[in-house]
Amino acid sequence: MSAAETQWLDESQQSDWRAYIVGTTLLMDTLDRELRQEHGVSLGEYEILVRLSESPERTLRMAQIAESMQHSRSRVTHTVSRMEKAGLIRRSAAAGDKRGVDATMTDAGWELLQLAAHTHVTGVRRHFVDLADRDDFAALGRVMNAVSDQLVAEHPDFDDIRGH
Amino acid sequence: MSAAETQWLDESQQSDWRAYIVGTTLLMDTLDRELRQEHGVSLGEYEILVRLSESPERTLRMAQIAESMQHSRSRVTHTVSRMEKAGLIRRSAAAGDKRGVDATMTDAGWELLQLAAHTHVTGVRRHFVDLADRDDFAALGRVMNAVSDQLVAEHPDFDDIRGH
DNA sequence: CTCAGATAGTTGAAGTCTCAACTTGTGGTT
DNA sequence: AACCACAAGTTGAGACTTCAACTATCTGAG
Repeated sequence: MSAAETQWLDESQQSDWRAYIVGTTLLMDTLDRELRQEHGVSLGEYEILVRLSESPERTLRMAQIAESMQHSRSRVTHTVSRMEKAGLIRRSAAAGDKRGVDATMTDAGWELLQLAAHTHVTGVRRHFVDLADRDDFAALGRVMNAVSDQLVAEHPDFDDIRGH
Repeated sequence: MSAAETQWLDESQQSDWRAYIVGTTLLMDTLDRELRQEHGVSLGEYEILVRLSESPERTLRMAQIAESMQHSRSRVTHTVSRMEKAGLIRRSAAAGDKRGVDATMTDAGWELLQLAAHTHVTGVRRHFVDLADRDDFAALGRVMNAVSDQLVAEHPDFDDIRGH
């Protein structure tokens, strides 16, 4: 395969791909910046809070956080340490498995999430969802689901991130 | 605005948004990993090489690189320094403006780009372009162009990244 | 039961990005 | 000519991520 001639993209493919890259870059930077400016959390930290808030006892094992966000365990350790220092998360020994660590959202984390969620969802609407019609979004959803399916099929380790 | 009730996303919007986030995360990680493993460059470094290769004399001012990639000048300084150390880029004083610095792709950079471009385009096809039909991609392109347009209109500093 | 191998999580060093301060050079004003 | 606001780049410190090594615990084959 790698010896074969490269199959370049045609003009419209190239243009759609470029629109995707540029739009995604701008969008993610913007959503991250809005959360940082208004609430002092990054998009990644916000997403950890969301996952905790959706879990029983507002608690998740470190490994579950890592898997659901497709982050390394090490990265989660560092990030959660910072969030713990900031009072958003509390760590405790996991019941049943002495190796395990439970991360639990504190009340302060919950309070912050309420405010940040408003900012985030408003941003997602303003910069993304409200900008095109439903059919186009449905098409985008189909494409991106196909992308995930292909990558998961090829690399089963990715299975965790898909949730539900 | 920030006092108003949050307008949450409905089910299908949430599902399309989630598909977009998950698919994008997996896709970018994969494209980056493929380039690193096969050629030892990150996706960001690769994109700098692409921009240089498309420029007259294979040369660009530092600021132009920064603008076209929506990176800070500082970041470009650091990245180009690394790439210079790796022999992919050469720096020289810009003609006409003594403050300026020209970054020029070396022959080694060009050679690397030839190989890396094959890997990259093949990956983009395999993991993205070849996975859905043209109409869905066109819709995705429309949506992402609308996203860029909205963000640029709101924050004109972003104008640079859009190119063409 | 026991031990090898896997799993959970942490640690610290090295790499990368951000942010603010700084240097140098430019261009317009007076 | 002297000044001053601004632009181009760099620098170094601090923040965040990656990577490999490490500790502790669990599990299952024998």
